[in-house]
Amino acid sequence: MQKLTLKKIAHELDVSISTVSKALKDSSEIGEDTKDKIKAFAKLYNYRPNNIALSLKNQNTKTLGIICPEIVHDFFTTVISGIEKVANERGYTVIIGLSNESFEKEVTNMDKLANGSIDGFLLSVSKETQLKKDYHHLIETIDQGMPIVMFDRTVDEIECDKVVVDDKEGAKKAVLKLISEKCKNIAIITTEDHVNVGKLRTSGYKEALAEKKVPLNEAFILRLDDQFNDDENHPALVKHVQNFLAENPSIDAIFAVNEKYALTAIKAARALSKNIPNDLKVIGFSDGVLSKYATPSLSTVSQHGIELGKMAAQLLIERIESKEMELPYRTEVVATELILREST
Amino acid sequence: MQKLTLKKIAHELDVSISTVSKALKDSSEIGEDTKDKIKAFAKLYNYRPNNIALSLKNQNTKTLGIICPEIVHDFFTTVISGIEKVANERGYTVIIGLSNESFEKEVTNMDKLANGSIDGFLLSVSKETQLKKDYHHLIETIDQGMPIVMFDRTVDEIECDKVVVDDKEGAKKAVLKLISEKCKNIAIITTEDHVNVGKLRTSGYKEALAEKKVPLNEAFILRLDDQFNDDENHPALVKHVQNFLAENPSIDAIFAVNEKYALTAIKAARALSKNIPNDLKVIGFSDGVLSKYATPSLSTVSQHGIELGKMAAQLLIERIESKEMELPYRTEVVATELILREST
DNA sequence: TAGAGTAACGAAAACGTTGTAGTGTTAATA
DNA sequence: TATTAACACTACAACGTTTTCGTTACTCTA
Repeated sequence: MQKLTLKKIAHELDVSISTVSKALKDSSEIGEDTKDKIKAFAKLYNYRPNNIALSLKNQNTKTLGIICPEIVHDFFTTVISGIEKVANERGYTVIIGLSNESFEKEVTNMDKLANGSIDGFLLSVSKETQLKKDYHHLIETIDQGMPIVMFDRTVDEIECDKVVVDDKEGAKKAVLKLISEKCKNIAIITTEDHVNVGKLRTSGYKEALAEKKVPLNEAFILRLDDQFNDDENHPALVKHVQNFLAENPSIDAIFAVNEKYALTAIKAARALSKNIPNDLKVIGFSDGVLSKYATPSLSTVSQHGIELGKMAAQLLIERIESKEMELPYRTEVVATELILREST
Repeated sequence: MQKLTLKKIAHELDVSISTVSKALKDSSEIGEDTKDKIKAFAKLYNYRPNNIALSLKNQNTKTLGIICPEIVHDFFTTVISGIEKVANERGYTVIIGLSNESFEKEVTNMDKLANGSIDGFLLSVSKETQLKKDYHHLIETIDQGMPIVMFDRTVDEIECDKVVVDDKEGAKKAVLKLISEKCKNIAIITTEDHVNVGKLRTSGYKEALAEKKVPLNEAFILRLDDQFNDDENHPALVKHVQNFLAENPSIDAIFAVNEKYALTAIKAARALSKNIPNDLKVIGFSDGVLSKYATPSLSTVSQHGIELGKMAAQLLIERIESKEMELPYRTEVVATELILREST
């Protein structure tokens, strides 16, 4: 049995399409008997209005498009969960496009979705986009009247709603905590500077040191190349960090800008027979499964991905549904929280 | 500037809508001059055909719907990545609906997508659905001519394409390996039996023991309640496993049916000052980030989620695009692989 | 110069909805 | 008896495409 349409019901029951439509909407224009008959028929054969037709007619899709760099990564999945939650509550569906950190895939994905499939974008830009600084696709999308809410990896040059984590503050809090624990030589494991969040967290690290008048030692800053992000390269990464720790034996604490780096540090420290947290304290960033299930469990800066996702979806839906075109752009900051576990 | 349509171009250039449509498709019916003019205009103002209108006309959406129980879980995200990869290659977009292991959300999500939004489903059923054994929504969907491909958590009672992991074989391989390593008392940490994959993996465990004539000790089977799956309950879970190990000090190896249980076992063993792998060898199931980044890194049975996702998407797209209605249903089995790391 | 042929374009239907604007029919009112 | 009101229903346009089937206005041929 193929999908039932108004037309088929109308034909079957010998009434007009309009009558069927109105009957199903319980319009007072239609007689009770006819309404009952039509409703009964529709229920029996499980009629559901065609979404596509509705979208075309109403000029909206009740669908949100998420463009994010990857999905096999705890942070983004929690954000997506948050988005999905409020989207569903408000009657929206969610489409996901993965950019795999590629500029081109980001563009083609957005291009495909922007043509009627969705009412607005939730976007976290790819690393390549951050590097190239080519934002024409974003500008075009916004120009066409399609709203964008950026989350986490935002771009300053584009005006739109944004939801960010207070990376700098979070990092600062973590490092201040390490300082208060009497750590004298605090290292940081971070990304290269073109990754915005890495940069922000690094500056939080520096700020904390400055605030407490701890001298900044450039040798204690380990910037990891993107190539190490591939899980397959993990052993190489461990070696690399191990060398770093061996060359700087005075390090008594590490702040890592993500979970993986933190766990790598722990593994490297273990290989050097250092005890955690006695010889070396470690704090990571992102409160994902890795932190929770690690042994020792990892102290970490939680980004509250769920909250971030919820907030982003809320901003987007509000903008979509607001009649007044001149809603000012907002930037929401989701507070981080320091979660202390066994590694400190 | 609002979205450009054929109608607007036609109006602007004083030609008919048909002419614009044909010109953009480079039809020979239209004169070269006119074509050039129209193409130039379209390019200048970045015209893109409206997907929704195309869907309505063509009666297909080039969109696949994924319904899965959760997303904050490495296995499903790798599967989704795999799906997304082949979907994109073949010109499809992907919509995700999360059931959060709830029967009701599974039903409403499918209901919403089944009405024209997608061309077919990729589905992994929720635990609640497995428990209730209520499959009317699946039957109805299939009856309406909407294809379903089930992956991982399939249901035997429904006839459709399926892609599964050879859970039993994978578990068996792992346990055989432990036996060959001279482990005498191999325990299993598993779920309750209503979770299909848990059941299968448990039976693989038993089969391996039987094959090697190792007596089965029921005390070595630890069945964990669903409530422990909440990450917040992790400390309670650790205690629970710790007691289990303390009560059965002879256990020298553990096969856990997922990563989290395996890491929990490691943590519990540590608390009892057992050395891994010397005193206790551990093998988990699912090769996710947890296994790779754990210390010691975890030996595990890889499910090749990416492959599974790719295969599932392939089956679905083939069915959608096959003209002949009578393509027989297929069940593909994705082989597991035993990955040995530091925990054995 | 009538007929055919062709190049270049337009009209209209269809996909499934919804809402506005009719169209009959019957009953109540002046 | 003529006008109006209420009722119960239908026609139609519109959303943006594509495609089939016209319809012009030429040009060529005999």
